[in-house]
Amino acid sequence: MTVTAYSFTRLSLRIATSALAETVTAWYRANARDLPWRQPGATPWGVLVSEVMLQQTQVSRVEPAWRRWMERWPTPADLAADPPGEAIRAWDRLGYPRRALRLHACAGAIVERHDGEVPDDVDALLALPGIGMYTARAVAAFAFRQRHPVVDTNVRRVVARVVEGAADGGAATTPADLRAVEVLLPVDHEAAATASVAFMELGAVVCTARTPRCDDCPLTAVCAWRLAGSPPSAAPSRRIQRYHGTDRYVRGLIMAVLRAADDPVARDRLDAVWPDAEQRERALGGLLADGLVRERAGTFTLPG
DNA sequence: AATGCGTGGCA
DNA sequence: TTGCCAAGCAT
Repeated sequence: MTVTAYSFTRLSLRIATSALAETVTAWYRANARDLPWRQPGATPWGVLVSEVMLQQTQVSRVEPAWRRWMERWPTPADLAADPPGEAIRAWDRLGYPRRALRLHACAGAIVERHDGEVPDDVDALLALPGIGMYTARAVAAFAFRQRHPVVDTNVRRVVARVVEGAADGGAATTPADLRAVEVLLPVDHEAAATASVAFMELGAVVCTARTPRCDDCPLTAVCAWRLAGSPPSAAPSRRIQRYHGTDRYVRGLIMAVLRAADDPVARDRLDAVWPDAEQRERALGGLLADGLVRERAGTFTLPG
């Protein structure tokens, strides 16, 4: 291939991919859900809190919890000033309560390292408790309007279908995923940030995992998966872990008791949640090791 | 890199 | 009803 032809191909690619982002952004402007952390007045802290709550938890369940949380702890310093157990209690039934513990630790780290202000660069965000590759980039893009590939399960699925013609994306984000998304982003930072949330929104409400609404999709005419006849997933479905009766389930039972309690809880009240003593001990031991539960004189509480 | 980690909604 | 899946992270 000559240099000229190569350059031409690259240019065409750039034009095609840029049109993709523009199309999805236009769709987003007309169809975006009105979520409180997307409001102009939302603070970087509010965006960070929303992203942590949204880790593996649906928007419909997060929204009321987020409103209550932000009213009670409008800044990182407010949260850091309260005991971690209060964060766990306020987390209520969002699931994965270690996220609440880490969010509390995150608030403390922001106060200590960053003078109470959410940092605006990806590396500083990545160094905070509970903030990983996805959340760091999401905060940098959505709160600070920077240009970063923001790749979650929705974006992996959209790119897999539209660009690669596959039924679904990989289980976890790889460096290759970041590069694949980076080339789709507009050069302008503000436009890139909006395109990022637009790709996510498309995956969340149209290009869904089980029953995609292709008739409502702005990319249906150019979607490689659609054009290939929407072939089924090639990969074996990942093993789904059952829930009822697992250690995780028993941990949930114990945490529900402790969240509801105003005073230290005696062991026999925890023993009542589940008949299998061995499994109970394993679950309680895990919670103690995780710092989600404290023991004092044979009684149990959330961490003070 | 595979695994453990809550809870609920929906088809 | 039951199984899948949901804006992941840490180890």
